[in-house]
Amino acid sequence: MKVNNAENRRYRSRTTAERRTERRDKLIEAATEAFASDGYSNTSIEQLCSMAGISARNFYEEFGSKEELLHTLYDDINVRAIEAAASALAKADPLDFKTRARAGVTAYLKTMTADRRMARIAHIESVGVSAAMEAHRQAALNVFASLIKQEANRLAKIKLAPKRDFSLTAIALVGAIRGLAVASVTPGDKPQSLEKIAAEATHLIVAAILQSPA
Amino acid sequence: MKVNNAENRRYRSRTTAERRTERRDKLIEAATEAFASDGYSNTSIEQLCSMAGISARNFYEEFGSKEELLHTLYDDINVRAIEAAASALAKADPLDFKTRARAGVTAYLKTMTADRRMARIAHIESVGVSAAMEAHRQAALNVFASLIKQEANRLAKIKLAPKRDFSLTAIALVGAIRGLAVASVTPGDKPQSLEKIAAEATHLIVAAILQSPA
DNA sequence: GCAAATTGGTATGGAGTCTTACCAGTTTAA
DNA sequence: TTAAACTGGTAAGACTCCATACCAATTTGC
Repeated sequence: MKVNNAENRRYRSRTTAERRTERRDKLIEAATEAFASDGYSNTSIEQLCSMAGISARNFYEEFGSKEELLHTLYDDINVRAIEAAASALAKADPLDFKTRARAGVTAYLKTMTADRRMARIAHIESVGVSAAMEAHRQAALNVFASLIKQEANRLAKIKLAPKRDFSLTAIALVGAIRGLAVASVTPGDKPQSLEKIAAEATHLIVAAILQSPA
Repeated sequence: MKVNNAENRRYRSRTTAERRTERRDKLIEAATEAFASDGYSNTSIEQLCSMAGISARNFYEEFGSKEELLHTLYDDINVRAIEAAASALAKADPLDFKTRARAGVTAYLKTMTADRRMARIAHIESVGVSAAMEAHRQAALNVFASLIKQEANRLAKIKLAPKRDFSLTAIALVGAIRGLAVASVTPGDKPQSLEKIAAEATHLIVAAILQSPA
């Protein structure tokens, strides 16, 4: 007979919500490792379950599909990185362009490259997976570009930058920052310090926004 | 009985080599269309054969696998674009930095975005496909970065740019140029003129190389 | 203790794919 | 004309994988 508080029943000293969260976390950790090392397409749901130590049924209780799990992973790292950048920007001196640029890009890169598996998933494994994932990824890139564009417009308004359309500049800068992020987590390359990479990115951002293209 | 000149035997007025080339071309065109619209992973070999109007056996005579076909497509567009850039650079005035940058990047973008399907394949569909493809793609990106780095070093030698390590700058610029290329072939966005995009890229290249990061 | 809830593991059906092999028909060269 | 070469289509076997269903075993609350 079904009881009212079935939802709150404990199992192995954990509530339903706790058990689900734990399974979810285990799956996320397993997927982070598997997607980054074997690649998204080469990883099967069965393999993920085996690594996470849960059954296939539990998998489908948490995620509707492998792609949904990738989607979650992507947002995990990407949203965090962009929010870190936005938050750093918000805290920085509104009148010191260079310091702001450095703070924002450093926060982004620091968050994004803290776990190289995550960076790989966000910038490589998530690319070209499906039409839905691609739309989501493009939207996320647009958010990042908008953040840069918005800041550039703000600077233009207070005469710290020329007034112009920064759309293409923002797109280019997003590409540059992503390129640096990927390079900094690619094993083959010599590991560059975060400071050097952030300095390079800062330099590029300031140069791109301060001067008008001829 | 096998005759000696079987290789040169004609069929439908075509030599063996001609027939193979024609099939190859048909497969490449079919793959360009299918990979760009349906995505690489969603395209089956059977589908490619059907589109190209050839049999599965012929497919395997030309390409060992679907990935080998993608590999060919990738090189097709990417090598051409980088060579176009290098060639434009070689022809440009060795002392006029800005003109050189514009010539190089315009040649690259023009070649890369001439067929938006190709651009999509090179920058999206080829990403994260397999370890082998990924290594190949990274190597190609490094070639592009080296081209930029080499030019920057040349400029430094003749005192048109500061002398420093341009490795990270080159990586960032490759990312920026790729970002612009992808944006210019993404349907949703308003189609920007090649001139505007090239101008933005030129501006960024000049700014990044001329000034030293603080 | 016992019924209900929950678990991991296993099994299963179905779909999709790759790759090779075969076949009947067409075209060629002699 | 005729044998050999070549063709497109189809079939088949072997995989892999997804997604669901089932089951025996464990744990819980009462």
